[in-house]
Amino acid sequence: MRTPVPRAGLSRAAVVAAGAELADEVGFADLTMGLLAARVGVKTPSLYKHVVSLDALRRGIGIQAKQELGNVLARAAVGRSGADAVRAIADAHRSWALEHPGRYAATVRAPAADDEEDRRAGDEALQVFFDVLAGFGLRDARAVDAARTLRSALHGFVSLEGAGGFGLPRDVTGSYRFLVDSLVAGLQAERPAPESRSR
Amino acid sequence: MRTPVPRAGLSRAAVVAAGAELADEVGFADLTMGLLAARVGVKTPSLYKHVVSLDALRRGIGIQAKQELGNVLARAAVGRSGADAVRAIADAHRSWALEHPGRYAATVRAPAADDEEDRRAGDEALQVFFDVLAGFGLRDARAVDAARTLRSALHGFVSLEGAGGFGLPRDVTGSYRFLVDSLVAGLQAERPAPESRSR
DNA sequence: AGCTAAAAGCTAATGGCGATAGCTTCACCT
DNA sequence: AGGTGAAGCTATCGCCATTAGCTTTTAGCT
Repeated sequence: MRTPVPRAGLSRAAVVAAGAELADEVGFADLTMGLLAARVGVKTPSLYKHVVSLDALRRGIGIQAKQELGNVLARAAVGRSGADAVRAIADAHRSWALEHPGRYAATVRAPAADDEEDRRAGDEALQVFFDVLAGFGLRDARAVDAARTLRSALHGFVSLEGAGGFGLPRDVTGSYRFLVDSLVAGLQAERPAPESRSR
Repeated sequence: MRTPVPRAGLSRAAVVAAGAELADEVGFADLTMGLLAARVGVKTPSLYKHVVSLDALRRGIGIQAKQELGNVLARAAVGRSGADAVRAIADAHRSWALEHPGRYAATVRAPAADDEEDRRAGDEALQVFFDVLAGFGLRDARAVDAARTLRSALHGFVSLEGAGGFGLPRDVTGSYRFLVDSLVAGLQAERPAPESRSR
């Protein structure tokens, strides 16, 4: 078997990485093969030697972005627990999403039903939510509910903020703090058991 | 000044309404002038007699959808208050979003900076959130925070659910109930002064 | 009833984008 | 020195948004 690596410069990983950067600048939805080709110094059709389609490029960016976000969240939670950890990953989540709008949009892309690699990237990022919520004493179905709740709230906020969905007045960071505090208080509150079985 | 209304059938409103229906079927992002033209029984260029561009069509669908959603939420809250009202609009919000995915995506579109009509449609829908939260004794900036919090959480959940962002197991309706209950508990909880410091 | 202005529709055409086919060039290995 | 295969390029196709310019229809006036 040969190991031919003709020309220099490009590779699938390099194209995807450049695509992620470009998506942050022009928006994930407005990313085009032509724009990316110009960025990496090639003509449009040449990109197809590295990625099979625009959709495959988006998938690659999505997987990379899910991994990056997962790492960022994990780092933020190191050495913290309980409400403190929730606040830490909430802040990290919002900062990263605002700094990397294109990548963030890519993380929301749902994997195809049979796409193991993509699914795993998302699951690993999600695991951080579970780990952080472990300190709240939630089990089984409740833990799933809480992880979905936390993720939904954080995602909804930064998604609306990123889309310019909030009217001007009242500082947005203050509202975000309110959201996180409300959630923490809500998760800590006693509540009737809907349908758990353990205990 | 004459008032000529030649031909029959189409009008700006009819085109926008048909566009909203079609968006629910094919997705807001995948709505094309060609698809809509076929749906209303004309050739593509003829649509431009009624809407100035695809973007203008999207804007029109967005405004219509914001009004519809606002009405749906207001109806759901009639005769209810406090936690009961929050649960009612939360359920109505999710149901409507899942039944009308294209329209729902359109409601998230941020208005252009100088677009009064679009901004007003969004504000009127948002007003329902404020009204419902009035029962929680939140004032001024806190009321803004709470409205953003509630909207973010509801939007985040249905947005992720609609995108297929939740893994299969554990019933999604149960998780939604958990989210709403957590939020209600969090909003009712006592909490420290607004301007704390963290990060 | 007939005339007319303008809206509403159509065909043709342009430019951008994703994608494919097929040719050329270059790096590496023997 | 030559052969191989990846990487790049040009040419081309089809789809979509949009515009130009012609034709058809109809409201409203006389």
